[in-house]
Amino acid sequence: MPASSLAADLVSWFHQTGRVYPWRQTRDPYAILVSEVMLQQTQISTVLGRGYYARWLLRFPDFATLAAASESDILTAWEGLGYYRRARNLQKLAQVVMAEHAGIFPQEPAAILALPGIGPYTAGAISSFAFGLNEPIVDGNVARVLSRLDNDATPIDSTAGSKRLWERATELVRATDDPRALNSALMELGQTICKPALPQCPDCPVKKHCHAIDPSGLPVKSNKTQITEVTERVIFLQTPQGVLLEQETGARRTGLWKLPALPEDAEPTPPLLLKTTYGITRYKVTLWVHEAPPNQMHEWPASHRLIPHAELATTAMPSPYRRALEKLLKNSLFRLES
DNA sequence: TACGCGTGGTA
DNA sequence: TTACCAAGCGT
Repeated sequence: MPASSLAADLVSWFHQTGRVYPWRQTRDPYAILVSEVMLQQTQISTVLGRGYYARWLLRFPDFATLAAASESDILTAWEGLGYYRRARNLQKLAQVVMAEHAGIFPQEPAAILALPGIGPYTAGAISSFAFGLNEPIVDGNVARVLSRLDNDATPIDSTAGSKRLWERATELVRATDDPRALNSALMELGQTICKPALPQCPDCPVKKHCHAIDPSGLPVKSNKTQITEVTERVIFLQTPQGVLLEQETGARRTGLWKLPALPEDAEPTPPLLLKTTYGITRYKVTLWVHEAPPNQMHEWPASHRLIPHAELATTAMPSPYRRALEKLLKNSLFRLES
């Protein structure tokens, strides 16, 4: 069966049942760009349900505003979404658009791809959704849908698998005059029908095109990263002037504030206040929060600051520390009152 | 090329 | 509770 028949069925299905999202009701490249970057490896319910998208557009409505914003405002607006480099790159991109494209988002796919934080998926998404170009997209959903349609067990994270997926997506998007609907349909099919577990094959609008023998066994992935357990010891120091926090400077979560590390030479180990665990990428972290050692009361490094209680809410902080801090503050209040 | 980068939802 | 997953990108 020709690609045009499959493409036509996908487009038709999307026009009948496609969901309405804010970024589908605009062709403003900036608004579409923000949605695509927020949605990288992040679920729609997080971006929409917790208000990130609307809040961002209100606070940074265009490239000029975003380009001129402060880093702390950007990180605070992004707090809780994770992958904070996305927010930094989004601002870099805005600055490039202002400086090198006269404030106008470029329409050439190659020029879009060259912008910071824009890879093949996002370039294709903006090209098709904002500009109506017949450019392909392959994300996790599309990879799953195409692997199953073709009953293709080539690992989707291999070079050969990726090449094949992009070729197939290109073939499909070139076989329609409605690339917006075609690309949207591929992703939405993956979200709603062709799901990772328990695909709803009887409800599938393109089942007559599908060659999958055992859909739940597809797609195949080769890359399995294993989890490493690590321990992290930090301190909680509170004074009437505020809470002592440390600003991250390494590659990870740069610019965000956290509970300060317990000095290695702290002897004896101060009493434990809280123990919790959280996952970050390939690590399972056990977080121990201790009282501050006595010598921490008056001297601390330049990376540390006493943050006033009133500023804590707008101080960008990774979620695990935010949760721990809330518990610690609640406990200390309880102790003060009792 | 393989790995590092966050977080919240879900089975 | 644990493990996996979700509109990827940069190095």
